[in-house]
Amino acid sequence: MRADAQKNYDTIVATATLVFTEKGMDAPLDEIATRADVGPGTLYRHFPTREDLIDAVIKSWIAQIEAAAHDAVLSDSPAREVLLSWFAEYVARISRNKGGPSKFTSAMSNPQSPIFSKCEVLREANERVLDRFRVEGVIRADIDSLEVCRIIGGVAMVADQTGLDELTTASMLGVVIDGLLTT
Amino acid sequence: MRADAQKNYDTIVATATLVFTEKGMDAPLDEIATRADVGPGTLYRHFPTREDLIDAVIKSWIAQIEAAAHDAVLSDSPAREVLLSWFAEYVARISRNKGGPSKFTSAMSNPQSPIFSKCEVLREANERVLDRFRVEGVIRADIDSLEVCRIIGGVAMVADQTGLDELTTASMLGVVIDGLLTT
DNA sequence: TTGCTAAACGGAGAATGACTCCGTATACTG
DNA sequence: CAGTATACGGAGTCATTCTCCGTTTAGCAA
Repeated sequence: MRADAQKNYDTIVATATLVFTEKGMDAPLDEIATRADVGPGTLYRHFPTREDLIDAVIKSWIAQIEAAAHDAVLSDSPAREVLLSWFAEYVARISRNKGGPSKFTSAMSNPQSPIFSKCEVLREANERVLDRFRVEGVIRADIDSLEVCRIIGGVAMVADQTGLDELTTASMLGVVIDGLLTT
Repeated sequence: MRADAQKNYDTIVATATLVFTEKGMDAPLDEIATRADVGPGTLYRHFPTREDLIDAVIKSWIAQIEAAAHDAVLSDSPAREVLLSWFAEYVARISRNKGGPSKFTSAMSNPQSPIFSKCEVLREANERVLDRFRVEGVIRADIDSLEVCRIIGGVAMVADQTGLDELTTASMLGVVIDGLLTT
């Protein structure tokens, strides 16, 4: 990539990170272009769709998600506690920016989406956590990771749209967890 | 109201019902105006916000919801079965038009919304169903009707956005129900 | 019937946001 | 340093929301 193109690319991603934090993931793309001091054309050339831009913005997620899942797999705290903390991390991650839960939970069922591979990281991390507890026989076996991601994503969507606090969200997650546990 | 105004009002509601069914609850309002053969000004005078129009379109819901809740309260089938059928009805009702689950579940937490009172009908119907099972001691007591509506609404949102079929939706509802049951 | 007036109409157009097209500018290469 | 592929950028189109205000008309009273 040409040097000026690389510079613009980086500036746009940095600006998008900022604007998404301020206004959510549905923020006007033209505003991002303006604040990054590039024309709309430049933004759209680098990122044909909003999701391409989101994909670039969330690059850093993977390590953090993997770490949280790793902790959940190894932790020897009670299953309910471990799952609550893992799901809370999951929700926090996709809810970092307003509008996030809806975007990610939709993309998870759409292999064509530019952020599908990121969603797969989420789903697979969740699968490792669930597998651990399936082996231990403490959670039901008749429901797969994708379905669990959808339910948790649903809770995150409501919390995001309604502006619910973490306590209320945790309470809802508690119901879902009890529905997953066999004990 | 003047006769011509009443006629336009009725035409707009009928057209909106049609267009919402075809294109979902986020359909362009100007299209509704055009197809109802009125100017945008007329539509917006009768219905200042999209939600005012939605409110008029869903007038007929109440009776059906009340009936389903009534059945759930009186049914002597197993709790799990009754709840599944009640929640499925709940989801079907708010999902009749694309975009519905999001609108209703948001409005439920916003007393200023023009459709808040309709949402209250939903929430109260759900409360009566839950109360029956609380009395019987088969569901947990530490979670109120609003929170349950939010969880079910979350499931409905995901199903709506992702285009999930009833079977998958029912499976997710099953998890939530198991999380509510104490048995 | 006619004339008056409050009520209602409707469409032009402003505001916002997504997205494109293409003439211009410039980074690299030889 | 000249040539060219690469990239830029902003004017402009399209879609959608929503308003303003000049025009029309329903309903009523004389």
